[in-house]
Amino acid sequence: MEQPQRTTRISVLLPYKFGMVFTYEAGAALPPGTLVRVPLGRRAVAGVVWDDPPDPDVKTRPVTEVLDFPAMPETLRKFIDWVAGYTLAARGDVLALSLKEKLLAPPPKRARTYAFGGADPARPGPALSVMQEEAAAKLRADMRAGDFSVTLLDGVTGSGKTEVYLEAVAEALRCQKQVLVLLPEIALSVQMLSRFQARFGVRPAVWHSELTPARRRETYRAVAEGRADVVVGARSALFLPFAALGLIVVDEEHETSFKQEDGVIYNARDMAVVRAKLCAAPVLLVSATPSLETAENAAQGRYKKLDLPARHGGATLPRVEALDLREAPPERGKFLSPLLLAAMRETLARGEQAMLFLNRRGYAPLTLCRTCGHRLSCPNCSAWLVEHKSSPRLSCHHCGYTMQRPLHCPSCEAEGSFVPIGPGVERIAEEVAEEFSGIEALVMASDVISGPAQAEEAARRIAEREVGIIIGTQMVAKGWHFPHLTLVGVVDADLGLAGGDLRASEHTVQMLHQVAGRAGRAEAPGRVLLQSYDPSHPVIQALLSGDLPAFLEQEAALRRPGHWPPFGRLAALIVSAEDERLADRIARELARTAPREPGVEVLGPAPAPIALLRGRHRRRLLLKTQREIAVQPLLRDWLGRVPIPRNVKLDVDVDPVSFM
DNA sequence: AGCACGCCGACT
DNA sequence: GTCGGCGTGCTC
Repeated sequence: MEQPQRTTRISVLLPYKFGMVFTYEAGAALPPGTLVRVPLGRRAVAGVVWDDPPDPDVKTRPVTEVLDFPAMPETLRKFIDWVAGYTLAARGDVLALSLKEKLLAPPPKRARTYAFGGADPARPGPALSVMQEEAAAKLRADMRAGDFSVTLLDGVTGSGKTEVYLEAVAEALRCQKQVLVLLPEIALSVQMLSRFQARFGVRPAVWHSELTPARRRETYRAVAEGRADVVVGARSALFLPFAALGLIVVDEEHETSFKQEDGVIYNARDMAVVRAKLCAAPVLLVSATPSLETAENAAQGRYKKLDLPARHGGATLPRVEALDLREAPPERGKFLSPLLLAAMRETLARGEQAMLFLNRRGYAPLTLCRTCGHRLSCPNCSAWLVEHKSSPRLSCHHCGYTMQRPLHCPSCEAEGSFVPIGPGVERIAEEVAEEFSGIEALVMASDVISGPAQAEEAARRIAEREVGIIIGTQMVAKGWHFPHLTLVGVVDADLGLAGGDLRASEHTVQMLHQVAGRAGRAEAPGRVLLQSYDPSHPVIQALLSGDLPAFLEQEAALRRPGHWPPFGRLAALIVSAEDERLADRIARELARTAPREPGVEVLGPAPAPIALLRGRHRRRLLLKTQREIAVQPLLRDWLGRVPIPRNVKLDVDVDPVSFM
């Protein structure tokens, strides 16, 4: 006898740009979180059974297959919904951060399985100082409480913060929980992984953009099946489908690289707090230079705070001095003051190493025709072309446009009239080669050192003293431990202070403090020289005194009255179009229809600081609200009123970090 | 995201 | 006359 086919409707979220779920027909009830393959148009795609009630009316097609993969935990589904709501991204786009079709392929029969598990918390850790042990004990207690909490672990560079948070990791492992350690991209160094290995006997699982597809698939499955107990990763690891996540550590929490700037725009540091809350797990924010946001949350008692005020193992903090370039200028056409050169000579004579920091890639940031003053700029972006000597070309750092250095000036036809203006690390390397013949120098910048393998090789050459002088961009600022490095020279401490960025001062202090922290991490004391034309600037003064809390309080005093973050909320709207007048028109239309209510302010439109990017003209508006007013409902209402033509792009950045 | 449909330029 | 450019629209 024919039984009527019993089917159930289910909602499925697909990892594509859709904001809504799709309704399908399933033979049996499939619980939310189940991974399925479903028909979409003429293809079949992977998706996740979602919690939304299915639409009873829409026409449906049957689920193709139920995938052999652990269900997505409810905490992750809630997290995805939350992030979409907060960032105003489509839920499907957020799901795509957690789930990619490619990651679900079953491992081949003879696949190599990597040892992701087996971290042993019982191995003896290093001897901790009294202060370290006190902090570690508090973290262990929080871990055992098995509840949500946020702790700022604030310790000077070299104070042994990593050893302390590894004790929290150990406690999580004892509780049979998985641990996620988020690092700024560049800090995923072999050095860092070795410290985990030393403590727990095995390498942690790693997650970043350069994994091979096979390794990526296997890691993903190991995380979902709970076989990977510790994952060290870049911000994208926050969306991994942990089976039993019990602790999140955000190391260098102030780092701006936690901010994802395209696609779904989110701040992994802030979202880590949300994910921990949904998992009822502790989260640790770790930094020697906490962001004002985090410092303020700690000051208000929203976050706990643990301090490690002294360097570990007898090392002292480096002595920081300003070098007034008005009093001791470099030779004409050079960039290193005689005083800095002298300090470098003394350092090298003692058999120690020196580092020069300049956060600028290439040879020269600007090329000028000395006949007519024409400046070589990018045809697609409002930016100068940067000269590079390593590969002899001019290139745009925003869109990748490159060209040969032209023989004739395109404006006045003068021949051989171009002069490089200002230094990049390559030009500093040239100056170093002239001043220190016979001393090996190494340039560390993202275009020379691409990927962990080359970074590791550079670190090895430094550790084994094959090089005497290191010249680097911000790549050298964080995470490295170079025991023979005792002198750090900051070539241009004023760089980064110009421009109207809200956080310019804060970010400069954080970066230069981190760079300074590279000096004197072992027994020999460190020295830091800041070349500046304005040594009385509060940023330079903060670095000289080392009193970062006082600096943050000054910053807070500047931001509090105007309700600037963290004392208010911001969302940036970027309108872009190939047609400049169209971008203008839509931006003005947005301004005209902007919300008008107490505690809410709309600034702009104004040309974005990079007004032309990749051939698109950009206009910015800024929505600013008092802290107790959420920006999302305002934005949803506002953007719903303004039709955006297809050839115009509107990007919404909630809590913008960069103002480019 | 894909994949089709649909209306305008250079070719077997 | 067709092949094919990618703008626009839809997918439960």
